[in-house]
Amino acid sequence: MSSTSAVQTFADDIDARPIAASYSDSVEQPLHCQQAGKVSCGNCRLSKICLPLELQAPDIDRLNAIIQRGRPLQKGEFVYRAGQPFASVYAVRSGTLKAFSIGENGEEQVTGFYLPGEIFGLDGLCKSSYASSAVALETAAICEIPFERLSELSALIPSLQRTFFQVMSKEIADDQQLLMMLSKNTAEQRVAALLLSISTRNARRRLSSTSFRLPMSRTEIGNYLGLTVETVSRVFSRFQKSKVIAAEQRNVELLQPDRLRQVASGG
Amino acid sequence: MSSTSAVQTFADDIDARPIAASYSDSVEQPLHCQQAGKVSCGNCRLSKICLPLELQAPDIDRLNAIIQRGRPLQKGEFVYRAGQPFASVYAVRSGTLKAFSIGENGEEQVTGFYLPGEIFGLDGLCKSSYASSAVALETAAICEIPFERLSELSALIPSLQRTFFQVMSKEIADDQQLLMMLSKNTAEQRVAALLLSISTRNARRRLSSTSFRLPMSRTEIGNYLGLTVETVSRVFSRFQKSKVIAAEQRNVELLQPDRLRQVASGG
DNA sequence: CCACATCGTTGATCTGGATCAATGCATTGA
DNA sequence: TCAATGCATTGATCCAGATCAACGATGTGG
Repeated sequence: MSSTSAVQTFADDIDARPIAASYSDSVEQPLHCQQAGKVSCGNCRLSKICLPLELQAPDIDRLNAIIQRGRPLQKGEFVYRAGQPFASVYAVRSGTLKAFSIGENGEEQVTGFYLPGEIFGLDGLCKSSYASSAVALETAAICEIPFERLSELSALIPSLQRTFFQVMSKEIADDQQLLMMLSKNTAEQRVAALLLSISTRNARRRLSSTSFRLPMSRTEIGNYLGLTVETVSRVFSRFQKSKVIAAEQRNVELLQPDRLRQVASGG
Repeated sequence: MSSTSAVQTFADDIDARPIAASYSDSVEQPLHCQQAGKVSCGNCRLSKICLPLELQAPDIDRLNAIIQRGRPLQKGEFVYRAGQPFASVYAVRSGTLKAFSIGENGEEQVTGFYLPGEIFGLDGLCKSSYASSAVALETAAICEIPFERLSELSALIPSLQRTFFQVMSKEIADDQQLLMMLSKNTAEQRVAALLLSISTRNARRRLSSTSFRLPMSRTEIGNYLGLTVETVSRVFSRFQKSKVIAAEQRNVELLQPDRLRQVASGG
């Protein structure tokens, strides 16, 4: 999973432009990159988010060499499905994905949303098959990092190994954070926390932290937060009535972010 | 955390005797070990649980060499506190520990219980300080594994690196499992799941899977499951009334484990 | 342009678990 | 031995959010 504050790691490019433009549904050219040519870790705007380590140029190249970049995913396309053999972890380059698993009763449970610069697929490692499925919520570009290769490289580059341990540890800490939220917080606190989480993650990518488009439906939000659609909708309405946010469909503006923080932490 | 199915990893010894004896509160001599002398990974009954990998003897010795074993912890003693600099991960040799963090509102949230053969302290890595505190619920013996040393060793022994990645991945998968449970399940399902989890983890250690002593209080169970003490108590009562379990204080007997499984999965 | 499907909102009612309150039952320690 | 203290059980009441139901908005494809 990855919740209030998301995992941040390997990835490569795109997506660092004013909010209005980011509503676009297609993968755009990395106009802002030094060379508007080939995508690589070396020239990726997200690399500071994605790689919280200081690698030397040759090491970056070695990492870059093992990363595979396919064609963009269409909305609804799967990256992997639960049960498939585990082979790679993934970094989001643009777009948004969700991970979810199916409970014994057949119910879907959303376990995380992944924004550009974030890593997913980490849960597959322990059983050598993915525990959840990952699907694109909108057109998305991702970097595939074959795990075996990453493992080998990690053994050679200590700081990479350490970084990867940190990435996994962060996922654990985030899950525990979310856990705490689901078991103790009210509907308003949960929704506030999610909005703030998206806000923070946008800020990291130099996007507006107060005005953005939610990449997921109300139903998906509810599922993720352990609430029904109706409750989510009502909370949105209440937040609007009290002028804490403005929202029209999936577009949201945080009018009083600090008030929202107050709500999130039980004010 | 570590929930329905717990993280299982490095550790070293003790605790593999009939249930009655396991009620004891003190660290016993490893009578059952080949040599009843020094504790080491090589002669530890838990090693198969704790190290899900096939290491060669010399590698086991190298791992064993970096592991530190101090005096047993008394009930209530802390292993580490939230915020302390991260230095080591730990394996449980005997006894039980709980991990918990304190929310913004000051509320305690139990994030996991750790039984012999299980690893904890993984959440500290990403921020280089522990995100939660760990405390002994009863007299307990643990193995301290300095992370820096483990890291170095991992780079030299590929299967160790892989194992450690797996351990972390398992923690992630378990958290997501728990997450699912907390956001979708009823009180009865949660309590049933916890009982079954303890049962399974006991079975792994060759202890009775149907009759055991819970190492934690009702309050702690409730906190962990996102319920109040009263609700936990009522669920226990209902389970007893329907002859699914028998319980007197912390001693529990699963009379109809399959019925319990049915309940846990929403029957 | 309209038909159909999906998504979101709003209202009315119901309920599982929280909360408040009281009592029982062990363990500790002077 | 008898407080005192902490843990567990049980009952009565309350409420946040689920559930059921109806309807409005969006958008997608023919």
